[in-house]
Amino acid sequence: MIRIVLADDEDLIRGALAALLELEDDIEVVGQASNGRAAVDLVRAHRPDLAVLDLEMPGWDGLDAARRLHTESEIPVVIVTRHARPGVLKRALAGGVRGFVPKTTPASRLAEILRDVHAGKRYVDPEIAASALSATSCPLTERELELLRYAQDGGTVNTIAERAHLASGTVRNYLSSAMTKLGVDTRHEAARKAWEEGWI
Amino acid sequence: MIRIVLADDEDLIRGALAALLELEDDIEVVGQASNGRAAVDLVRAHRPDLAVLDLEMPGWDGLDAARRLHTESEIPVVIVTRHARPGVLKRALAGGVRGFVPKTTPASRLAEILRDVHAGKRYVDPEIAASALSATSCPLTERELELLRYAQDGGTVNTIAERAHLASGTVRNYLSSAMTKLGVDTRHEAARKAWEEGWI
DNA sequence: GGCCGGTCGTGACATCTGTCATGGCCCGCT
DNA sequence: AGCGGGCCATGACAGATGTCACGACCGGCC
Repeated sequence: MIRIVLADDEDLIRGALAALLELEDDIEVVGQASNGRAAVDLVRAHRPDLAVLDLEMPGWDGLDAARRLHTESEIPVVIVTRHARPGVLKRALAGGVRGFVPKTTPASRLAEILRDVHAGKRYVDPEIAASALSATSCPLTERELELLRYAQDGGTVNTIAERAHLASGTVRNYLSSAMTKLGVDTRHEAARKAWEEGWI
Repeated sequence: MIRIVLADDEDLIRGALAALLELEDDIEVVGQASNGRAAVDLVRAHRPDLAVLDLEMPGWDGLDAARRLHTESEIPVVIVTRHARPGVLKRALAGGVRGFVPKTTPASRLAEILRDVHAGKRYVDPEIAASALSATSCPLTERELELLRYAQDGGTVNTIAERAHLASGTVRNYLSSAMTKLGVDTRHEAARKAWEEGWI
């Protein structure tokens, strides 16, 4: 029997995934959480064989929780995600994640994947693996990434400068540098591109 | 027995929802689709009692399919969505949708809701209903909305003008008008705000 | 008919933005 | 010590952007 802790912030989806997994004779969902922190607590309490974590969650996301679990226990973690971005896959593997499955995976395959991971194997969606391998590694600097994060929600340079505690000229320089590296013409396109690659 | 056609573009989620619904003795999923058009075809073929459609799907989305189904048959439609935006709820109700449930709804409630809708009732998530009622109705003009849609992916004014077959000055005027109405300073903030309200 | 509102465009203006050159500071590497 | 690279800032410039005023056309409404 494979005992699982399941985390997803959307109750409906989490419940549905639990129902899907409970159909399997050898799988048991022993705990459900709606954020990464609660998931870590549940793992400590229940000592399951596997943790299945949604990537996008408020507060601690799936990756935060996975890293925490990797350092404090040997529980294998499978990340489930809607947006399969290459950079995120790399960070997940670096964080000790054992399985990476996008939500486009057929439902019938999930149980097999969990069994494989439980048996010590690793699973990475082949599509994302390919794009992660062919993807160029992030050419951006830490500050550039930070400012791109701020640039994501469409504010002005002054807004960004204020939030980052920097001079507006400095902000423009960093963003300009990022735009050049990414080959785009506006900071918004740069932010979008960096997000799609999974860098921010 | 309530016979259901289920549509969601994410295989894993669709399969999980099917598993959840199949747990109920009085519910049967007779067909699954990954886009709105396929869902309509399935409804024509199977004549189910209910259609459960995810809102966000490529090609025909859940709302497109719901409108189509409303005009050609009397099948009640329940929309499931991740982003519960007030404007979308209004459009959904106008399109004859009988149920509107966000993915934050507890999984245990879904079956009840479907039974209620099948019995002729309507269901709208109370949270979204409240924000839809308190929301100001869209003050934007058709062209303003169109240009905001183009503005969503961060291109320059010239890009937008080209796509809309308009002079760039005209584009700036419309977007300026929209920004004033929405009380923001950049077209990107305006596009974001309009999206959050469900207007685009 | 007059009036209003939406649509499309032009011109002008102030400001914002992206680019470039330049400099200083600190850290790590050779 | 010299060099490179990231970090922070300034100044200057061209072009993009947002605002405003204005005009034209069309359709609906009173």
